[in-house]
Order: sequence, then C-alpha cells, then structure tokens
Amino acid sequence: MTAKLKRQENRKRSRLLLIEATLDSLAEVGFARTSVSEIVERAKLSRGMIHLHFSSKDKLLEEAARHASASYFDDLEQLLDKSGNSPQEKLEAVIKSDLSDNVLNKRSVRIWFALRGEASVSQAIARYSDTRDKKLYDLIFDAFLDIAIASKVNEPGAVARDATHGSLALLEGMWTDFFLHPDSFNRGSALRIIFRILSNMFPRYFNLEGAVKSPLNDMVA
Amino acid sequence: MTAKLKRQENRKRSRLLLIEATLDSLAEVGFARTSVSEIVERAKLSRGMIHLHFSSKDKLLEEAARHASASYFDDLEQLLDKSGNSPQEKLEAVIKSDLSDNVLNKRSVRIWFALRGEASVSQAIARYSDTRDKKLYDLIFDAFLDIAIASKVNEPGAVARDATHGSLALLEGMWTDFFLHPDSFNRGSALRIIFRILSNMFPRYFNLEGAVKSPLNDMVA
Amino acid sequence: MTAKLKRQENRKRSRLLLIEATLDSLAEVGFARTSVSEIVERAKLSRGMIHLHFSSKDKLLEEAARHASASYFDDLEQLLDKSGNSPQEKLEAVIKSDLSDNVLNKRSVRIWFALRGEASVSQAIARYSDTRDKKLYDLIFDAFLDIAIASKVNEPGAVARDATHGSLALLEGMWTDFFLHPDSFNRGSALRIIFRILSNMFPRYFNLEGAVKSPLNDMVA
Amino acid sequence: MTAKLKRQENRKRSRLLLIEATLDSLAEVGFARTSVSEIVERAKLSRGMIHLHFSSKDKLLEEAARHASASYFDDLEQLLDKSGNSPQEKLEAVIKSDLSDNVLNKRSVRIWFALRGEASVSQAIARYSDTRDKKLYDLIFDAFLDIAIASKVNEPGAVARDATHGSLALLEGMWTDFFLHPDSFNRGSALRIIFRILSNMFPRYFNLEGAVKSPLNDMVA
DNA sequence: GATGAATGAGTTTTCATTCAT
DNA sequence: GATGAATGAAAACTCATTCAT
Repeated sequence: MTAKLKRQENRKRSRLLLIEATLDSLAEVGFARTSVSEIVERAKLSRGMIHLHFSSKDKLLEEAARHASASYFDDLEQLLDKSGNSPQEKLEAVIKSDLSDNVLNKRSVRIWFALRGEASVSQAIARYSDTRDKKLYDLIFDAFLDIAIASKVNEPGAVARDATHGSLALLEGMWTDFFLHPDSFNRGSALRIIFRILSNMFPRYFNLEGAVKSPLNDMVA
Repeated sequence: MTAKLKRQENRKRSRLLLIEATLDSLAEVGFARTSVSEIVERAKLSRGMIHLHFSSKDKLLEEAARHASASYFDDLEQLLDKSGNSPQEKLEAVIKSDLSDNVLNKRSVRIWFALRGEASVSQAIARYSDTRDKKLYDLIFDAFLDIAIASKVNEPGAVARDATHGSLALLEGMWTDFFLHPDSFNRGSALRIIFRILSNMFPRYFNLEGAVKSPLNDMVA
Repeated sequence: MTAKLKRQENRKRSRLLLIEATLDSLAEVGFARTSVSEIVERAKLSRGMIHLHFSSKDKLLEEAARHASASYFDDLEQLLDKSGNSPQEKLEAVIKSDLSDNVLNKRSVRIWFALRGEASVSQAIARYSDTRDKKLYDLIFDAFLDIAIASKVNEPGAVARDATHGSLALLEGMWTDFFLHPDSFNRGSALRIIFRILSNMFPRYFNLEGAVKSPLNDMVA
Repeated sequence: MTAKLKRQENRKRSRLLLIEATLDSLAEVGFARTSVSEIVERAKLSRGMIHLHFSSKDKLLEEAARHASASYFDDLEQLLDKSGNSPQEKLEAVIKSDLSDNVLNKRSVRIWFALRGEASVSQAIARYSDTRDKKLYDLIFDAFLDIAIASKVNEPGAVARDATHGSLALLEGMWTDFFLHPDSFNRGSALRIIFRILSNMFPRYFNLEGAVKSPLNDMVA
C-alpha cells in the first residue's frame, strides 16, 4: 500500500517536474527552442518520460499552458480572499495582483508571450493562454457595475462595460510594456497611471493609490 | 545595361517576395512552423534563394521583422501627414491609425505576436518588434505635454508622461484583445473607450469621438 | 500447499495468455507492430510479465511459434486418429484437415505468414514455422509409397516422392491463396482440385471427393 | 540543359539505389529490421534521402514492393515473347519462368515473403505482393481453356478454372518450398512434378519435360 | 512474486544549410 | 546567377528492458 502510494507520488512529481521544466524553457529560450531534449535536460529526467506521462510534446505544452493559467488564477483568488468586499477594493485587489511581482515577473510574462505566439495556431494552447478569462471579466464587470449604479451615471451597463474593457486593456498593455522593457518598467508608475484613470472616471471611488475605502456617497446615502 | 538593371530589379523583387512569404507564414502557421520549405513554397522561389539573399533564415526573419515595423510606421506617418496640427488632432491620428483596419488586422497582429514570442530570445528580432518605439513615444509625449501645459496642470511633465504611458498601454491592450478575439473585437468600442478616458483626463481637448477641434482654452487665450 | 499449486497454475495461465495475445497481435497487426506494449495490453497483464516468464520478447515469439506449430499438429493428429487405416484415407484426412476451418482460417494463416516473414532471419522461429515438417512429410510419403507399390508403377519410390512433394506444394499453394484472398477462397473448390489431381495420378485410390474407400485392386489381390 | 538532364538522371539513380537497398535489406535482415539506417547505409546515401525522394519510409516500402512486382512481370513477359504460340508452350514458358533462377532465387523469395508478412496489415503493400495477379491468372486460364476445349472434355470452363487454380497453387507451393529449404530445393524435380501432373491431366499436351510441341489431336484434326 | 514507472538506445522524420549542376 | 538534390545534425517519438516499489 505504502509502496503503491509512493509510486503514485513519484509519478505526480515527475509530471510536475516536466511541466516546470517546460515553463522554464519557454521563459528562457522561447517556444521554438523548447525541444524535448531541452526539457528533459532541465528536469534531469530521461528522454522517454515526456511520452510516458504526456504521450507527446504537444500535449505537454498544453498541460504547461493549463498549469500556468491555473497558477495565475490561484494567485488572484488568494489576493481576492484577503481583500475587502467593496467593489473598489476588489478592483484594487485585481489590479494590484496583476501587477505584483508574484504574477508579473520576467519568467511568467515570457511564458505568456511565448505561448500566445503559438496560440493563434494551436487551439489547444489558446484555451489556456487567454488571461482575460470570462471569470476575470465578470468579476471586474460586476464591480464596475455596482460603482456605476451607485454613481448614478446614465447607462450604467455601458459605462461598466467600457470601464471593464478599458481596465483589462490597460493591464494587458502594462504586461506588454513589462515584457518588452522589464528592466525599465516601474510597477508604481503603472499602478498610478491606472488609478489616475480610474479616479478620473469614478473620483469618489478611486484615488492615485487605489480604492477609496469609505466613499463619500456611501456616507451621504 | 538594361540587363543589369533588370537583374537588380529581379533581385529586389525576390527579396520582397521572400519577406512577404515569411510574414504570411508567421501569420498563418506561426513561428515554430515557419520553415525554409514553408517560405520558399509560398514565395514560389527556389530553396537556395533565402541563403543567396539573406545568408540565413534568421537574417530573413530579422529583415521580415524590420519590414513589418517599417510598414507600421509608414502607415502612421501617412495618417499624420493628413491630420491637423493641433496636439489633440495628432493624438487622434495616432490612435485611429493604430486601430484602423490597415494596421490592426488578423495578419498583422499574428505576425506581431509571433515575432514577439521569440523577441525575448532574439535580440535581432526584438529591435523591430517593439511598437512603442522611441519615435512614437516622443510624438505622443510632445502632444500630451503641449496639452498638459496649456491645461495648466501641476507637474505637466509627469502628467504627460503618465498620459503617454497609459495611452500606449491602452493601445497595446486593444491589440492584445484583437489578437485573442479577432471576431468579437469592436473597433468603434475600442476607440470610444480610449477617447472616453482621454476626455476624462483632458475634457477640453477630447470627446467620445476623438479630438475637440477648437478647444475653448485656445479661444480664450 | 494449495497456495503453491495455485501459484503454479497462475504462472501457466499467464504464460498462455501472453502466447495467445502474441499470436492475436501477429494476426491482427503483423510482426513489425507486435510490440511488448501491444502484447501486454491484449493479455491485460503487467509489462514486466514477458520478461518474468520468457526472459525476452524474442523468446516469447519463439514460444508463440512453437505453440502455433504444436496446435497445428494436434489438430492433424486428432483427425488422423479418427480416419481409416488405408493409405488413401490417411491422405484424405491430412488434406481435409489442412483445408478445414480449424486449421485454415484468417487468424492462423496471418500468424503463419507473419512468422515466416521473419523466419528467414531468425533461426529460432524458423524451426517452428515450417509446416512441411519431417513428421508430416514421412506420413504422406509412406501413404503414397503404399499406393505406388500396390499400383505396380515403375520406380514407386520416385513416384511417391514426387506425389508427396506435389501434394505438399498444392496444400501450401492453397494456404497462400487463402492468405491473399481469404474472402473469395473456396474450400470445396480447393479440395476438388487436389483430389482431381490425385485421382488423375492414382485413379483407383482417389476420386473428386477424396479417398476411394475399397479400391478394386485390394479386392483382386 | 545537359546540366538539368544530368541532375534528373542522378535523381532517378538515387531513387533506384534506395529501392534496391530496401529490397536487399528485406532479403537479408527481414522486414522488422529494415530500418532507415539500414537502408541508407546499404545505399551509401544520406539519411535525408528517403524522405526527400519518397516522403516516408512506408512510401519507400510501397515503391519497393511495386518495383519487385514489376520486375517479376518483366521477366515473365520477356520469356513469353520468346515462347511458342501454342497454349501448352505458353504454359510451359510461364512455369519455367516462375521456377527459373532469375525469378526464383533466395533474394527474391525472401523479399516476397517479407513483404507478404506485412501485406495482410498494409493495404498499400498488399497491392503489389500478390503474384497471382489477374493478368497472370487470365493468361494461364486462356491457355488451359484452349486445351480443355480442344480436348473435348465436359465443362471445359470448369476444367480450365481448376487447372489454373491448381497450377498457380503448385507454383506458389514450390516457391514456399524454396523459401523454406533453398539449399535442398531441386528445380528439375519441381518442374517434373508440375509437368507430371499436367501430363496426367492433358496427356496429349504435356509430358514430363514440358509442352508437347505437336500434339496428336492437332494432326488428327 | 508482480507491477508499472523509468531508462536510453534506436526509430522515423524534419530541417537549415551546402553545393554540384 | 539560380536551382533543387543532397547532407547530416537534431528533432520527436517508440521500444525492449530494467528495477524500485
């Protein structure tokens, strides 16, 4: 029994090692140079391992994409759990998570862009390489809708939709900026820009640092 | 004489055919599958041509990246020539150019993301795959600086810098959005979102459609 | 005690399962695709079994060849036991056995030809893949010799030798015909052809249906 | 022009070298051990050659099967051209060709049986591995039909059909015999057996050496 | 004793590059 | 100059065999 369990654990460990090695390779040498040899050398495992555990290199890449995507959402979820419950606090959490060192770092953006480079060709990878997942979109949209309604703007739905689309575009743009200029990129500046725009849109809910914790309108109401 | 000229022209034509074939391949089958065979088949030229004209496949890719980058700036320049001289009109021209069908289409975004996927690894390609070129940055920054100064905001330099950074991030984000969801992407919506943000920042200079042609402050001054 | 016996039986059962799975695989996917994986999957046994019971795949193939050959001779022996004792009845039994559904069927001919394909290379397999075993040859030769002597032909030995050789060749040829055209092959027609030839050679001993049970010469003598 | 021609000839030569090397390998080491490495080493050509000329190893094997089949029929045709026109002379030519050293030799039978071993699995190879081609069948059947009609037997069609089927089976059987015992096989004996059977069937048309050149019935008629 | 995860040699195939024509 | 046949290194993948569990 213990023997069987140990073997199962070893199996799992090997799978994970291969996935991590694949992601490392994507980050360090890019998609085109991520060969089976490159991967098994990094994982310090044998050649046959990839086909044993994933049946083909393509399937391994797909699993690696799934893993990267899952990691991203895990990080996000964790931050959301710790954040306050007001819509502006949730938005602050999402934005700060997306620009945190945990999520936005050289390794992960390179993986992201390497995978996306092939995503337009491979449906399998595409499924996992789209951050702007429905889940994330809905989360942000719901928060903006609450704010838009509370702000008593005309057509709160349209406003929330545009705010969501704009915020996601801004975050994507910041990621691209980091990807292209990782050394000159300034996280603080990126945050300030985003919150400046949000505070222009909804001055009672955001300021240059992030969420306004106790917005006036709440008191007034 | 004529023979020599004709040969030179053929030479140029072959080079261009190969570059276009390379870009087509990047757009249609991705970086990893863009092989010498794929390229010469598309160009309907002989196998040896690539090495004759570019010495290696890598150099051809570099030239293709250069070509794509040059095309982008040519399109932009053309639109700027036709635009008005006020800073807000220049900004409108840049934004509308960046989101026009000419610049933002399936083929070109796929090329862009395919090249970027490898850019982190290849310095040579990186040089040409960064839209947010100094030239473009300066153009946008200067326009925002004019507006910031005229708007009499505090620290107009910092404001212009953030506006530039934010605008470029927004445009990048819109490109990413188009890349990932080319069929559901809505150009008008993207423009409206950007101009909504700009009109929030500089209400006298932008409205939801783009530049405000004769801003009040100009008249007042 | 019982445990030991049971283990021995399991051992035997596993061996047989592997041999049958090997033969099934040879029949269904051919020699080249008969891999260890293919075999253990068919036998629903663990990978290590082959080496545990046969020490190597090659040895398993050899045992499978031996098994197939033994099966063939078992079938033959059974039919001979039930046949009459006259030489022509023995010959009839051999021929009818060789063309019966039990012996001549898609599975067994495919196994036969798959093994023969490799027999020219592997001595070990060759030993078992030659139907025209000494045992069979002698059986047929003795019967024809009896008939040839009783027929008072010149050089009865030479006649019997040729008749034996010819009959074996005919049977082999029928097998080949069945192998190549299993669906259009007609057992009755094959039998009629062979007995037509035999009845031409020894009219008093064979007719189109098989052996002549009580030949005239026996009575006369 | 000459340059182009020479290249075309070299191309053809390389193709043929690969096909011959493949057939040599099938004859000498069998189907399962006929690897790309084995083939290119025999042909003294580079690895890439097989895929350059045949796109895959499987296609090369198919072409080799086609080539072997074509060679067989070429040999046969040549002998038929030189043979007399009477049906019994044609039959003699076919039989002697099939058992001649040119057609029936260690190399060719091993190739034949190696290919047939896989033929049941690969349709592509099966197409070329069936000697008993319609063409050959028709040739033999027509000759036997002429003889059967001239012999005034009952149901000449059925007789000719059986004679054809039987003769082909005999030839196949002789090939199998040669394949299994190439060193003890006796061509003269094989011929004598076949002609003995034919002379039993049609005594006026065949004797132990082959065709009867001027059969009595022709004179009588 | 039995299992199936692991190994790495060997397989087919792809590919950028070279070079005789 | 231009061509495309040829090359062989390196790619992905298969496989019989081993061995820790």
